Amino acid sequence: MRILVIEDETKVGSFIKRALEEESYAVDLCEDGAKGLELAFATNYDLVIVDLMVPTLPGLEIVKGIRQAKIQTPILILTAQSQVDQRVKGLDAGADDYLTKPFAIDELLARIRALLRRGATESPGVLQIDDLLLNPATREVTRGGQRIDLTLKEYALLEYLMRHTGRVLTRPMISEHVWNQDFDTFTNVIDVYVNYLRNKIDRGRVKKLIHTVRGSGYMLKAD
Amino acid sequence: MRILVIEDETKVGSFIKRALEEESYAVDLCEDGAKGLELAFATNYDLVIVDLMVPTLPGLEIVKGIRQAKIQTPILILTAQSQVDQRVKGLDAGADDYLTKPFAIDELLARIRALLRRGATESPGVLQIDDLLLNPATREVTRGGQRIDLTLKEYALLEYLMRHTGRVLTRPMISEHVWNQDFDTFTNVIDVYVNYLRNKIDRGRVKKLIHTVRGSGYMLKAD
DNA sequence: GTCTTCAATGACTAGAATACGCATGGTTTT
DNA sequence: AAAACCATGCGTATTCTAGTCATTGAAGAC
Repeated sequence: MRILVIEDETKVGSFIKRALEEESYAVDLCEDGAKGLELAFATNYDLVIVDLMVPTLPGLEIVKGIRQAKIQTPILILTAQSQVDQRVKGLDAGADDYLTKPFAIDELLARIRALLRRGATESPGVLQIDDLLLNPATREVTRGGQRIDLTLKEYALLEYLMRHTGRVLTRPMISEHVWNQDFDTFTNVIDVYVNYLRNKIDRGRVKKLIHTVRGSGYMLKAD
Repeated sequence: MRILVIEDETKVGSFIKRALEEESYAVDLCEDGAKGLELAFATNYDLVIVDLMVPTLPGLEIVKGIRQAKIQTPILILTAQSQVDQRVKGLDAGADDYLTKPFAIDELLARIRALLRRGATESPGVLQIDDLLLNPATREVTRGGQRIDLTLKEYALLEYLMRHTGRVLTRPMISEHVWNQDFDTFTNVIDVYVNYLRNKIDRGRVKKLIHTVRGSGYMLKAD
């Protein structure tokens, strides 16, 4: 899950970034409104967080811009206390939720989960394929009841795969959602991590869940 | 499931009531603090929601009153944005969770579900993991029957951890709840205090309770 | 049609670079 | 003096790079 954060207060921004990364989201931080909008156009984010008071381009315009481009990514706006009326305009412009600064980081995380859940195939509290279970709330992964320890990146990759079970996921798609903007396209990190995951999830099992689709990418499915 | 809502803003109150009733909870709405406390004594609710700013009796006193009566009903407090420190006091007084106004109704519902779920299996009052006991009322901590002296910060940290056993707690979450500081702290105070706690709680024991989740944060659990 | 060859693609591994967390000791505050 | 906090250096888990090895499937030879 890759998230764009448009926030000019360096402290707040890097705090948010850190917090999100610890939740295994891939995060791009941008302190400039115009650049932020460009990024939103260029990358297929899963969520965009915008501070309404951001230099070079008002946050409201960013929201409008994104929606005019028919991009349906959930947008969460951050407003200062004084801008109560702004947030209504923000929602009108197409934002999905708002948060007033200062806010508790737990609350931000909860809203993000809610927004991401909504956008996806509705229900999931825990994701499941066959006997493989992943709980986004606790970041706990089990297969056949047995706990599986994953590193942050491994987890992020698996979550992305599980959220798109049965679909072929190309390498560019994977890198776009699991890694952030300083990802180097000309490496084989993805292959390496798929291999790591296989070792932890499929190795020694009869039913393999991770399949490679030659020439395209990878796919997670039970059959 | 019967829920008591103590909230004096009529609009907010009836909004909550409607929403909860649509979820098929039974709801009693009360706009007065003192009466609310009486109701809480008289009726065996499954959950109590208290706005901290409520007339005739401060919300904080309601929470304390309920807990002093040894009523273990989960309590969720509502605070205005400006009362950040209040919510900490609220949790100290025995509340189980908080929500900052204004909030999304979905979130309220989610928290309620979480609290009811938790309440089903656990019985607060004293917190316990394995042979580690913490009594919020007396601030007494023991492990294997042996008293453990903690400083204020150490205690606050441990209580936070114990109130969220089995969940990964990121540093931002911890710093927010235990240090009450928003958006700074690029130091390693948290690590240091976790280390202090480990020395007093896990050092020399076979069963470690404090676990670090590399890249994310810390977690308290028995297994 | 079958077999061989070969280039493209992916699997796997070892180890380098990096980031992370831990411990410790010093400094400031209470 | 005790508690709270800060800063450093060290060991190590994680991430990534770079290379070799295995597999696949298509083109050409027979």
